[in-house]
Amino acid sequence: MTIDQSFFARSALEVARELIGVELTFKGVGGIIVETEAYLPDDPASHSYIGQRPRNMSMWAGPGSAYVYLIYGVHYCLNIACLPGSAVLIRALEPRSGISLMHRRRKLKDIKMLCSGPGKLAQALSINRKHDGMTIVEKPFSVVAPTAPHTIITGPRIGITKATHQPWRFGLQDSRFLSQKF
DNA sequence: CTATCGATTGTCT
DNA sequence: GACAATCGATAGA
Repeated sequence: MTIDQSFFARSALEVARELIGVELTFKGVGGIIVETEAYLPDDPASHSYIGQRPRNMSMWAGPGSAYVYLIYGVHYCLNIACLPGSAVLIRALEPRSGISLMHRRRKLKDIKMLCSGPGKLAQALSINRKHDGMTIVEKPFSVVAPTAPHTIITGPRIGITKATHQPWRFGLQDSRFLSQKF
């Protein structure tokens, strides 16, 4: 069923694990979350580590708030805020809804290339800085809990230079839509 | 399959 | 002026 705000009022570590298998859509376009990463308070790799700034204030904006930022001047990444100063980075989706629209936005044929990375899925769902601060638990977003059981795998986070040993990346076992192998 | 590299801009030193 | 929670193209094994 539909997930509510209280789901996100917990440690990002717990939320990141439980978001695997959840269906996320934006304006009817999206799919099943197959990869996440947790970023905690007092975590040197987290954008919250330096304290509140205009860019990262959504990490303190309340459970379920979207934190969207621009990376490498090129791509947007979507996070969901949990307890203050923490968030879960949505790293990959298995496309389910609005697939033809995603193909048009991504300009790629291969369905595996649509949402298999944080920058890719932001482009496929057309998410950018305008959506920073919006709550994920209301329209035009929707978040729906899994129905079938699944197995979750963990590993070190990707693309960071600090706290790289922490196993705070989560994935759906055997998914074809991960951004990289675990 | 892995390795390397350029793109492009907001934010911080 | 440096650098970043990335991607896609390309070269080589």
